[in-house]
Amino acid sequence: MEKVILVDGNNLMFRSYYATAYMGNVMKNSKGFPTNALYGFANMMNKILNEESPSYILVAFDKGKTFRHDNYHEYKAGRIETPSELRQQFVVAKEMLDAMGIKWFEIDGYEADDIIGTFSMMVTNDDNYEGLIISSDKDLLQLINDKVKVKLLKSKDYIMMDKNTFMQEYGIEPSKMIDLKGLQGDSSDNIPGVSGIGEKTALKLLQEYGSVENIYVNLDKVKGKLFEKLNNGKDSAFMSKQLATIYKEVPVELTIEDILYKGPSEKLNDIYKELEFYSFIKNINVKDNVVEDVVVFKDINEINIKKDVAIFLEVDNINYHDGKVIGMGIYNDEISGFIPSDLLKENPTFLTKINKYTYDIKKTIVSLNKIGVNTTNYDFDTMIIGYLLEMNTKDDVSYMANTFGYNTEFIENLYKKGIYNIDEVSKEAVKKAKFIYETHDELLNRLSSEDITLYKDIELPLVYVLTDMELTGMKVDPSILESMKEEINIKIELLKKDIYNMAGEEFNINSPRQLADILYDKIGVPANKKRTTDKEHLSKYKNKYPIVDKILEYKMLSKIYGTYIVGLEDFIHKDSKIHTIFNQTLTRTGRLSSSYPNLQNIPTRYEYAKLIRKSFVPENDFIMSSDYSQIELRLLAHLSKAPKLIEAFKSGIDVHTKTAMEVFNVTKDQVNSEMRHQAKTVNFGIIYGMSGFKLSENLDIPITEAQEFIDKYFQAFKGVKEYLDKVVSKAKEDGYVRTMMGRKRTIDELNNTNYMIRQAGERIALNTPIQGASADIIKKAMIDIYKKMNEKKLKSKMVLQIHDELIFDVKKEELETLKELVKETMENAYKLEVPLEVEISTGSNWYEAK
DNA sequence: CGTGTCACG
DNA sequence: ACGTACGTGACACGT
Repeated sequence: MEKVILVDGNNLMFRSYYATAYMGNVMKNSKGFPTNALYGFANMMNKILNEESPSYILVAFDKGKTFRHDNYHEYKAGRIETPSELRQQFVVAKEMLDAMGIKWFEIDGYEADDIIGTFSMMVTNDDNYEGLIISSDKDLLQLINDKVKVKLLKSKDYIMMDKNTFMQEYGIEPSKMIDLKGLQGDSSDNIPGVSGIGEKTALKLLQEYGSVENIYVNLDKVKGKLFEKLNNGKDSAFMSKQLATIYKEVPVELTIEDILYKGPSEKLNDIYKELEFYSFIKNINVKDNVVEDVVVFKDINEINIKKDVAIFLEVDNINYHDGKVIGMGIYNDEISGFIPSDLLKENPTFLTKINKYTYDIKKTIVSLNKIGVNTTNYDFDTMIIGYLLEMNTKDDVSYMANTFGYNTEFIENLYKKGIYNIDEVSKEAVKKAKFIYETHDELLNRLSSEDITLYKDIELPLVYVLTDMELTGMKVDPSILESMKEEINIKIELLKKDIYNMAGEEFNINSPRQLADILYDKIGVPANKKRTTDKEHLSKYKNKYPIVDKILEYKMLSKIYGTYIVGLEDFIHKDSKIHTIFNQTLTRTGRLSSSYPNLQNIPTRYEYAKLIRKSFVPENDFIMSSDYSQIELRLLAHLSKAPKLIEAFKSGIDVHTKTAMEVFNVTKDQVNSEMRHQAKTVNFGIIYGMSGFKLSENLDIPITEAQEFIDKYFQAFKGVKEYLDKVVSKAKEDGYVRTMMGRKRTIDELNNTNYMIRQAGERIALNTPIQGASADIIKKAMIDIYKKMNEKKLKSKMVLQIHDELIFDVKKEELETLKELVKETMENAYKLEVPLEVEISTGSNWYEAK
């Protein structure tokens, strides 16, 4: 018998769409066309073809309102409209099926179910065929018989349902599924059934009486409540059964022979390419991304590179400060080779002489430096350009390479716990170099059509600044961490004992679940709606419940212990330094981020935790910290041109005090610390697009009062609201925002159907030009400072950037020079309508330098 | 591997 | 009725 596959196309597309449409964010190709449903759909179709090797296959779709709507207007009522992002994908799904050589069918007035029902009858009535239906919709189970099975899709796998398994599970014949639906109803299709009857009762009735009709013939045998329910729901039961019945005589004018599986045509490749489904292309044709004839160099004299070359350095760890260099893939139109690590150590000349393209210049220079190899002459960084073009540039090149059709292995698959296959690694390395080489022109073109100055003037020069900072690192005195560790250990043990005593039992304080149970159920501390156990909520019950005080202290200490003592110790290298990685291509605003470890969130707000900073000591003589004062508010003044705000910054008055004067209608002398604090919160809130609700929560005042503050702020600083509104409306028009220096951020959220997500999009739109401009400015300052320090041949080093702050490790005799140089350079990094001000402080360690 | 929490600007 | 301020990274828990 030949196998006939009947696929519920609507069902597959909806499943795929909703499975991946998190928070309304949908996977798209680079042209912005949504592809998430198609990806899942294509994946599933390929799987079916592989697993079932069908002779005949049909994909059925819904079309138009069905006869069921005519009979019952409420049919499928309450369903939300198909999102346009899904509707668009249906069109392509059908083109894809054509290219796959799979017949699809739809007919006005019928659902996919009815088409499947019709074909399953053809299968049933012809001894030459057996049928398999594919869907996650249980309705289709009614079509099961001796010759037709259903592959019922679950979230991850599936259940194969044939007549036997169905009867085992339900205890009735598959054809009685419609009677079950008649009684039980189906909320997803808005089929009412009999009110008050669920699956259990319905099955019991059907096992006894066989069908809806027969139940009502024997209704007098049913007693009590159940009788009443059935009696009241009689009409509904019959109608529901009818609605649930799949129609098996759709005028399809097709025969089984018309749905013969023909196999894919060339066009399928084009469709996959358009959708950027490169992993599927691999299944059809792997020719375009294999590398052949990789030369593995054995002798330094074999390496003879004469022109621009793409290189990719294989390091076995994302944290390259801690990784092992395996070797380097090189590629241009003359050479395709791999240089093992040992040969690199002999310093082949091209590393300093030939122009090189790579993905992540910083990683390459740092990693080679660690094995004693000096390398220069880079002018192209695929990672940085990808970032500026808003592509998927994570720390691993493979994310970006794969979107270009170069299917390279991800680092975690290539190196498993330090184990790797050198043949595989060398091939992958060359493939990555090939990707870098072959996309060079295209990426440069794309960047030029956008704006290349950000790349040339900021990001690329910054690479070398950050490289130097990472290599320099920050010196740490482990004995200071060690003594804190001992002290905290003792304190934590005592606190634990106290907490267990007060709770009357031992439990895991670090587990939010367990902590909530103890606090809210056992002790009786008032919980909030979500029963969170965070500091913010618990602080309200300080001094009221002694256990809360202890827990807050415990939380603080265990954070310091885990993240800032044990956590940092793991990253101290043999040179007694911590070398972080500055991620230059991660944030959506243009800021840097720091990892392994994160040195941008070392404690500073609370005195005890701040002591951690004492362990960061200079390699030279002093730690110097220089930070921009209120750079984001100054940028707001500059961008909005609000006269009062500009005036405030020009006059040099403290901006929070000025805000308090305006909002509270008082003179400078009347502003007290509480008023200043409230004004400060308002100031930051404005930059983030804060609502009256959140402000009221933050300041613990009524919403109306909070809203008044905001209104008064906008009245006082005329121009700010107008500016922010303009940014948002422009962003809605364009779909993106830009910073002063041209950095672009597309904001998909602005067009989301979900109100909350749209609102979030608006806040992103108004915040990004400010946060992003601030990031651009400090980057510019870093480049200028680095250049001047080199010109002056200073021995002091820039070691850290924390968004609006730079940290230096300073030689005593250079202190005054550097102070002046840094202040001057930062303040003049970019010309604004208001002055930029920088504050500098120094000390014998990081703690003292503040 | 996602969630809660907390550290920073 | 809902949820509510932008941008990050690390650790611990629990499924």
